[in-house]
Amino acid sequence: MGNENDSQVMLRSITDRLINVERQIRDLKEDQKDIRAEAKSHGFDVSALNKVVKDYFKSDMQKAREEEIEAISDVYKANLGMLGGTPLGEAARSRLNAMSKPKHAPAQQPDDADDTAPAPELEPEQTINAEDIHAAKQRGRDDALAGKKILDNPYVSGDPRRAAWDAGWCESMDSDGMDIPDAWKPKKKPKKGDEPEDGKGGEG
Amino acid sequence: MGNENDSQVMLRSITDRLINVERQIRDLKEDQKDIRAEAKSHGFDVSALNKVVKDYFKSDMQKAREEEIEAISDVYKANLGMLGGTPLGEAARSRLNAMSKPKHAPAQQPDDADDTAPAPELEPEQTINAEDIHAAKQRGRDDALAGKKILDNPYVSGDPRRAAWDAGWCESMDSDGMDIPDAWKPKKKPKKGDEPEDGKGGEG
Amino acid sequence: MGNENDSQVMLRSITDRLINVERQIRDLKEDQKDIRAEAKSHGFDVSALNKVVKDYFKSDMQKAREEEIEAISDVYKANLGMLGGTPLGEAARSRLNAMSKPKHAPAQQPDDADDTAPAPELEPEQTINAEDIHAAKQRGRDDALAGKKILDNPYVSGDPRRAAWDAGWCESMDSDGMDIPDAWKPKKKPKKGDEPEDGKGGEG
Amino acid sequence: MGNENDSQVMLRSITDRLINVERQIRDLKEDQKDIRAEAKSHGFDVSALNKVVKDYFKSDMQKAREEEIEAISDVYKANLGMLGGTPLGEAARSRLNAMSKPKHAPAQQPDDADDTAPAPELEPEQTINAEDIHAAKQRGRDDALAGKKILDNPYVSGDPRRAAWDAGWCESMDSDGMDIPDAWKPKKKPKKGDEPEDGKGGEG
DNA sequence: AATGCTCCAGCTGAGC
DNA sequence: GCTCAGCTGGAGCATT
Repeated sequence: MGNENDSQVMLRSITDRLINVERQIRDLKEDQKDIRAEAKSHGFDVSALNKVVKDYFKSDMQKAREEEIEAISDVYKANLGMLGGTPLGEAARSRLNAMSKPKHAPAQQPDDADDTAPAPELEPEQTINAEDIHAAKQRGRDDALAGKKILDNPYVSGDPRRAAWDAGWCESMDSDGMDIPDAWKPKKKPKKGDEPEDGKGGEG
Repeated sequence: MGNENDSQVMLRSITDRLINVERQIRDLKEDQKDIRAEAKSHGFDVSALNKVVKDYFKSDMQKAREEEIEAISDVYKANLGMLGGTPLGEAARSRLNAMSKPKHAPAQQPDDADDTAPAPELEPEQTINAEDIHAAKQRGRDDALAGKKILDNPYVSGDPRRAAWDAGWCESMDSDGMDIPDAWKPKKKPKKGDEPEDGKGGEG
Repeated sequence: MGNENDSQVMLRSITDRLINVERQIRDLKEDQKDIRAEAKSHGFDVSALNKVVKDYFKSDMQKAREEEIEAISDVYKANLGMLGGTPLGEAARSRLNAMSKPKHAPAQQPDDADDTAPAPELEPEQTINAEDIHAAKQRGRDDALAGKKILDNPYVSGDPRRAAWDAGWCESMDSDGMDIPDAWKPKKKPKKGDEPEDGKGGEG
Repeated sequence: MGNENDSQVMLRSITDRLINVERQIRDLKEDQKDIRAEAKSHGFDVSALNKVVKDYFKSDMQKAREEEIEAISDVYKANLGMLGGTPLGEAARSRLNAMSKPKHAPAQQPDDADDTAPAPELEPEQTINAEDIHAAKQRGRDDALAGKKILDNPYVSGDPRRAAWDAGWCESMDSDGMDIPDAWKPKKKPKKGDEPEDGKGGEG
């Protein structure tokens, strides 16, 4: 008889605790709203603040995975001609640079670069036409086949030919055949990261 | 009496159309699943593909707003010491460069930079300690007050002092007083953009 | 110079508070997970528990609005022949009973009901065929036109003709013409309700 | 060389198809918006319409699972005294009636009910106080122990004692000891149902 | 245990 | 200015 009503007692215990926790969460969400309203009234960009907080709780693996997605999607866009004049992002560059042995090309010296072209600077008044873009893309393809790395893009930032060269280079990543290039594949999955002990960075 | 049952007829018309549309949507979502499964089986990174598609439908204003959030959150992080060794992103740099007249500083020549220090290169074997970081941050503050621009960061990419200088520079953005700096504020809201007519980019 | 860095201080204050609150919320969500896991391990139905908690925090107005949606959707289904053998729900009945003066019918006595038919009981072995269903629906239409109320459905619960009568009655709600019946329209909007002080009910 | 660029071709095929499907979905969602706006302008309750459509696509198993959750949560509420004057829902009644052999009680005749009390009708002007409620709840407990079924609730709908009797009856469901009553446990899982071939129901 | 799907709520942009 | 619907992101739930 002592264990009578055990499950009723447990039911009450569980629901009480659930309700209690839920109430606290709702209160805290109200607090959040208040803080955000205060921030907004002081002129802060609330979306940016939210991003700061969100990133604060992101684990390194999550960040790494996000960068990988960004990088691979850039490569896809390059191959699809969807970069729309935007060159590859930094994440894509470093990833491609790190992993790709793009071709059957022999190890080459970066110095060999200038045997093809001297150094295509963008002159102040220079106008770039479709033909230039096309040439830059072709040069990207050739350079990739010649063993150049993605970081060897000869065009400066801001030059529309830079994106075209990138696109051409990326295309050639795939040209040796049947299989998906490694740079196109996902690497590994992120794990759920614990809370940062101290995310304040280290400038001490 | 001729208009009898009008609302019933309309009810049926509306529900039939809603059900029909809903059915089509569900079918298309099934198609999506199939395509994604096919892509995955071929080794593609499905998340990256999703990002490509998503970006394809993003309007320019949406993209601009996202970049702005990224930029402002970087500035906030810099001021909070939360960059964690990561220097400002490109979006933040260009934004800060574009909008900030950080101080009451007179127009100065970027060339004046080297009156403070010659050119802090990162030597191969050089080790950076906390003191160096601190000095770099202080230098960032000073440079900002001296009218330097965010793009004048003297440290190269990869140098941990680069982030510290950025952080110091950003701090000084605020030092002239009471109000929120313009660079901290949201600018304007993006409007919902229509579908791209041709997003394939323009390399011809 | 005393107000120097005000916005920086405020930025830190806001982000610290936001991060702190966020951390507490995350901890509480972990607690929720633990409690639910415990409940599940004891054999409780976690979804049902969630519903209990959810309903606990629902305001009366929210509940009323939900009931209204349920009621109106039942009426719509009845008119569309989509009840599929299910009679109107209680909410729909009480709503229809409360608001509808369905027709130009004179005030009548519910007692008049039996002048049409004695009392259609469902006999144990009785089989209902499509013709019976059709007749019941027609009777529902007639009864509605005769001024009967939705609660005057002569068929007992469990009898398939009950749903048909409901459907017929609902159809006639609309037969007098052009406009949407009042019972088809939404009434008013619920407000966000505050937390219940004591929802334990009152059986003393 | 024939299979050169295979993965590029596939990439384009996949993204093109994904974009195409996505575009169709977006168009259909626009259509939905239009239809809903039209419905609203005609006075329909859009939320109720949405519910109609949603229910249309629900499988029988989904509906059954939802009813089960409703039923079990009602039982939980009854045990917690959270029904707040609302008697058990129909789903809960039928579930409890179907599955429960509540106790070690011998098979009894429902007719025995009236040996306890004649027939507690609710008189028009009768006022129910806390004591009555308490007595009704106790009677529910006793009746459960005596082998009465949940459907044997002697109080009529609308009588506040009805809910109290239900609550008492449910309490006794658990009184024989240690383990969770079967009626408290989830039964089985619903499967994802395919689209209904013809959901119009069968009134001929 | 891990993954994917579905649902929900909170947030954002539009409309009166 | 407030309210409302659409949407996106996250969390729960089911599955393998």
